Amino acid sequence: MVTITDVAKKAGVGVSTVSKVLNNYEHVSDKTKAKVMAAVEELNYVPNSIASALSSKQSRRVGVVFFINNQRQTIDEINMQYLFGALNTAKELRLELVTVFSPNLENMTSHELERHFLSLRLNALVIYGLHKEEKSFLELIDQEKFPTVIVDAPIYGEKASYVMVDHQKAQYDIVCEMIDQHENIESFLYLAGRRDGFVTDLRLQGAVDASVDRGVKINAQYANFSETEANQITLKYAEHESMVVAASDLMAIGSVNALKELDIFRPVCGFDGITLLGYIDYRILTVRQNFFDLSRHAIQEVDRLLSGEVGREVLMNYEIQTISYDDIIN
Amino acid sequence: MVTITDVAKKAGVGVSTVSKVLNNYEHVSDKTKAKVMAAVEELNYVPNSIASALSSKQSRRVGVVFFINNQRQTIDEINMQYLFGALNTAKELRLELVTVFSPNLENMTSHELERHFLSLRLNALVIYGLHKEEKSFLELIDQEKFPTVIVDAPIYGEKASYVMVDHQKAQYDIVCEMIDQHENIESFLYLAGRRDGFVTDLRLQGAVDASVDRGVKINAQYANFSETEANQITLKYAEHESMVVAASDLMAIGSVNALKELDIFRPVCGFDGITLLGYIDYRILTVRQNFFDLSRHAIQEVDRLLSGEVGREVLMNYEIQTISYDDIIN
DNA sequence: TTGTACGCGTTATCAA
DNA sequence: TTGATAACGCGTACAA
Repeated sequence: MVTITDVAKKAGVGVSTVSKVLNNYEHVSDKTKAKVMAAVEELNYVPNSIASALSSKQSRRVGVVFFINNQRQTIDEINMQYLFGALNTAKELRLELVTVFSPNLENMTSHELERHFLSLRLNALVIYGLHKEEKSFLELIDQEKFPTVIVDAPIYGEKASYVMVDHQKAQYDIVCEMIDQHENIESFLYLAGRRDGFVTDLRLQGAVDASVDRGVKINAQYANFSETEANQITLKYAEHESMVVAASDLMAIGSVNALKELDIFRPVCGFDGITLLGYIDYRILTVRQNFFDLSRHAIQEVDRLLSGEVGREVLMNYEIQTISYDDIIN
Repeated sequence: MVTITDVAKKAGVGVSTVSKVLNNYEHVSDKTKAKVMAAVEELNYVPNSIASALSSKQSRRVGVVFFINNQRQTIDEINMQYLFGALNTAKELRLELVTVFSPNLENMTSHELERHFLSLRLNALVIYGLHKEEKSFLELIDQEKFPTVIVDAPIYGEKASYVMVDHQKAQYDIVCEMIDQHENIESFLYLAGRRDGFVTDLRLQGAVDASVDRGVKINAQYANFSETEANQITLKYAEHESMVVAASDLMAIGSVNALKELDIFRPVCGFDGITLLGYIDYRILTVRQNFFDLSRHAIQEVDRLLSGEVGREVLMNYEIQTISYDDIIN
């Protein structure tokens, strides 16, 4: 293994000079800079980040935590876009990312979580898909042991930021658009997410706001982001409502299949804008989020926190649109 | 930050004794062991893996490299299962995983790749979705600078293993089953993957073998794993063939949609067993692979290589089955 | 502008 | 069975 000492010898300078050159310090003559770089090239020297981290007592390791269930799921698209956006930005910002999946962290207390992340030498966290039942995580965030960015949960503080679209406004907007697009909408069935989801409340509130503003009745039921439950609830209630609003695309699909079974027509809209929508032969309006970009901002935000700045709220854009098979198949 | 020295002081022993206790060395009395553990608990000491790695001159960092294109894709399911399986096993085997996505590595020479991975302090690699055009990677593997496990490409050597199902046999099996299940199959359209894919050749060979053995003509066309191309090729050729065999589920779906457009019936089969199949109202037989398990074996294999053992071939099981909406929606 | 020397937290060697 | 001490490779005061 070639070390900084080897480079220094080869270049005929001291080790600290080499270090200064490599870390772009000022007050180094161009001549010595050139000598050092030549030696680096010649020896194919690669700095030892381990030793560097130990010496400088700082590293830029960020844990990206994904809350997932351990079954196969069609909506992996979202997490994959999150992950891709994160890795992409991390490279630009010279952050080292450690990917963590929630099933490997089950049943840990906040103290155990802290120890675990410390042993991983993490300096900060980015959390995707957090929900209210994750008490240990909420505690950990509250204790502010690590700078943390939360995606899709309105939690922030001195060392914590969140990044998300304005779910309440988005849900409000799409409900209004659905009401305006179709005639004679007197009431609608609202398929909410899971009770312990942070965005569930926000979206539900948006739907209620729209219901009030437009003078259209709302029948809200929790379908737990589940296709099956959305299906069953639709079977039960849809006949007496003139429209179905789902808080996720997957639930919208479940609802559409139920409507087919009932052999009645009701306009249906979803939320998220996943590719799967293109495979359904039914036009579903949805709130399209740019997950890649959302995640990019989350990483930029964690970089901000790491440089000592204070936590804040970051709101992202969304678009209301349909997704068809032709959009997907390009 | 609490260090090993603090623990040593607290326990009234030397630092090396603490180190021995923590690393389960022999020749330590139960009494001192207890003293040390008590101090560890009390101080909430977490070992510094950075310092440990520097001192012991060894770490167990493995890069998991995913070849993906940077567009949204429905088949993220596969990579997600790979990643999940990998992280899961890595934890058990105490390996540290570094997730790498191919778009962040574009246009690098094998030498640049080597430097990049060295700077990441990787000791080994696991590669998913490699194809023949990735010359730099193939070179790097060939140079044996890093122990490497390749998923789904039949490459192995002193320091390289591969893990995959027997694609040739699987393709052979499913073609035979399709021929036996349906009557009067005289010829079939075979939708192959991309020319530069490693598994493409294997699967194609399996299809040809079946064609010969069963005395059924084969019309093989490259559809590049693309739904669109599969669609177009089906439109062009399917009328004169009595069956369609696709080398991926996505291509099978494209083909099914084309057959609908042509308004003719032909049995169609796919390959992989992705969840998306359940959303198509058409019964498609497929080769179901367990991607999670495949990835688990890949990580176990890299652990083997890391402990100095020699590269080998690892073949996994598969099942021939259909996937329906009911299977998915549980 | 350059180089010397110490410290980062741990492991490993070897003497006690 | 224990403990002092020299590495490990790099960053950085501080001296030159």
